[in-house]
Amino acid sequence: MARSPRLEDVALAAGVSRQTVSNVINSPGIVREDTRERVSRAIADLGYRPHAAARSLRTRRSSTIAIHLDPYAGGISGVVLDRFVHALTDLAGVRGMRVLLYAARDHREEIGRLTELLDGGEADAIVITGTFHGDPRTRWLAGRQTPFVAFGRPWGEDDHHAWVDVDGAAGTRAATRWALESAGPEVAFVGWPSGSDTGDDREAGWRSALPTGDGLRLVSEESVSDARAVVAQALASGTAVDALVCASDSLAVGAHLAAVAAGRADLPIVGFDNTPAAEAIGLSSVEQRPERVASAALDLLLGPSESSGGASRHVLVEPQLVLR
Amino acid sequence: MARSPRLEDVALAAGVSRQTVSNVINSPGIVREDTRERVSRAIADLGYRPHAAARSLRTRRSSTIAIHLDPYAGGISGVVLDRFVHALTDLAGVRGMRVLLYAARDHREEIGRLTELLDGGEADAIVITGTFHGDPRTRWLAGRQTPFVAFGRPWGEDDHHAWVDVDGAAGTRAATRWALESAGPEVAFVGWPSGSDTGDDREAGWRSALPTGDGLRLVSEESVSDARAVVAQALASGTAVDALVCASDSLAVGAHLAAVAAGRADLPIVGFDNTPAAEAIGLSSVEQRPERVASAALDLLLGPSESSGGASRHVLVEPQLVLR
DNA sequence: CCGGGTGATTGGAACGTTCAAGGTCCCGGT
DNA sequence: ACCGGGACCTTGAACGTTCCAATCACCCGG
Repeated sequence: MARSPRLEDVALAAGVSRQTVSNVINSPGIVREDTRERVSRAIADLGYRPHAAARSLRTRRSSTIAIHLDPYAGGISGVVLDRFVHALTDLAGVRGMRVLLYAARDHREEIGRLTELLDGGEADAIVITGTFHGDPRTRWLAGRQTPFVAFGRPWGEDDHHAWVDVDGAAGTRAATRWALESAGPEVAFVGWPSGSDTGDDREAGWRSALPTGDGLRLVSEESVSDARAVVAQALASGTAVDALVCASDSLAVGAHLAAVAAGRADLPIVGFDNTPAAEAIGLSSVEQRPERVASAALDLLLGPSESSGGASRHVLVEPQLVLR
Repeated sequence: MARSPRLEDVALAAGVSRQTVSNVINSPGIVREDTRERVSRAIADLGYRPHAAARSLRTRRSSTIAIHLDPYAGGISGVVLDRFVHALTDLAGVRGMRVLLYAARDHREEIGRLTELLDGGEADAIVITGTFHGDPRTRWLAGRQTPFVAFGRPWGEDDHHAWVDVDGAAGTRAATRWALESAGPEVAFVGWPSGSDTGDDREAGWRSALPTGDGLRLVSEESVSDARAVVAQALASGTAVDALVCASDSLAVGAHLAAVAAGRADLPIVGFDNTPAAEAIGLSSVEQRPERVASAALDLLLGPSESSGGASRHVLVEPQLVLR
């Protein structure tokens, strides 16, 4: 098998110089029409493809976005990130960008990997996920002047960097309103212990939709069995509950099991994340729309599809209530 | 900020030549101890990192494995692939390899992407997933002499390429044996319509474990609601059923809902894939162990961690029954 | 017919690394 | 004293692309 053709080979075949071929590929506008066509034909005939490494060496750009793959949590979530990564790959491809994965167990190791990738010129933009209050990664990336975008808010930090997030409060608010309207006034919330940024945000949404500004709040760890126990106890206690809004689908599944056991199989329950588990059982849930998040993230990273630029440096995606 | 140091800078600092620094990095064995230490110190002092593109240009290797990200199916599955990709990234990192994603909607488009990646030198090995009978990708890759491994059997084709798969039949066999032992002789199977390679394999495992060599077989599309309807009907008909073995967790969830509705909440049900949904509801399931698959795939692709070589070109991973 | 401008094209150099082909030094044997 | 050989190191070239400065072709007005 012959070695794959180079720029030079195409140039020879088309009767022009290397640079002209390069121009046809990278800035077709400056090449005269007939020349361009001749070159294009030669490219097609020879089946020429630019060699990424050579280009990258010269331009000092890799056209690659790196994204961290979180360790598999084993929980019910993960699907959101999965869809996000998929959408990112898809959309990045359209813009001629690649998506490279890296794994790391903790933030220290993550910064090590990032150093390798960035110094080695393997990636020129980064997407980080799961940000939290005082995240060291954002500071580090900003200090390096590396283009990056976070999937997750800075949570109170100075938000000098680009980020995209899902408006969790808006999601639980919509869920709560729907429950108030279709079920009754006593809409309880099943959430995680206070202190988690995301959890507190989702709780705030629920609270803000309540006419009285407050209601029954149940606390559970992120596990089906714990949620089941907590909800079972609440239902047994005789407290009036017309519907449940939950901080996650795991909690919602637990709540559902408790409701069925208590003979209240028709108790309206809304989960969060719209995972396959919620879909399987037929629970309503708040859908995060990861594809929109991915699209927004890319816009922030690369500019809104070749236009604007001074746009806002952050985007809050409105989630969607999926009723079942 | 000064430009990042090159090999030359390190060489100068350590008082040796470029090539010696290169040797310290790539084949430390051939450099004298004291020289090696001096160079290593210089590397650390300057914070030198090799430039991936330059290396790749010269060696014509990219140290990158490309893997296709399936379009998000929306079903209950996907987690297996997710864990597989994660494990692959992790293990590849240990061997100094990167994992690059690409997206494609169909096999035609996939081959187009692969052409780009391979001709452009962006990837030098491929992992394909979800193989099926007469898959065009394997033939194409084999014809190009590209190193690749498939997650999935060739299903009857000549298996001249490397592949790893999970022994589905062994999984359902184990599940069926457990059900026979702990529940009773009437172990039914809930599977997909005949004709799917994977589905037929899982059914064969169930059948092979039955003492009579046959039993009640229910057919359902891959959906919770369909499975629920099918199982509900079977239970209502009065046929004796002591336990259910299912071809997927979706089917198992549907079966579970039907069982609960029929007042048989304690009917033993075993799913397949051990997804979070099964875990959430507390159903037993067959775990695919994607981490092992990833490890085996890498061994086939890169050689078993620097040893052997004439090893078998395919691996069948034994799944594990997870009881709940 | 020439000077000047404009737009298209060219050829050499450079990006940072590894390969291939040497070079230098030292030691032991003759 | 000389030579062969091994261990270690160095030097120039090459990988395929894009940048840069220079050149060429062409047209227009004077």
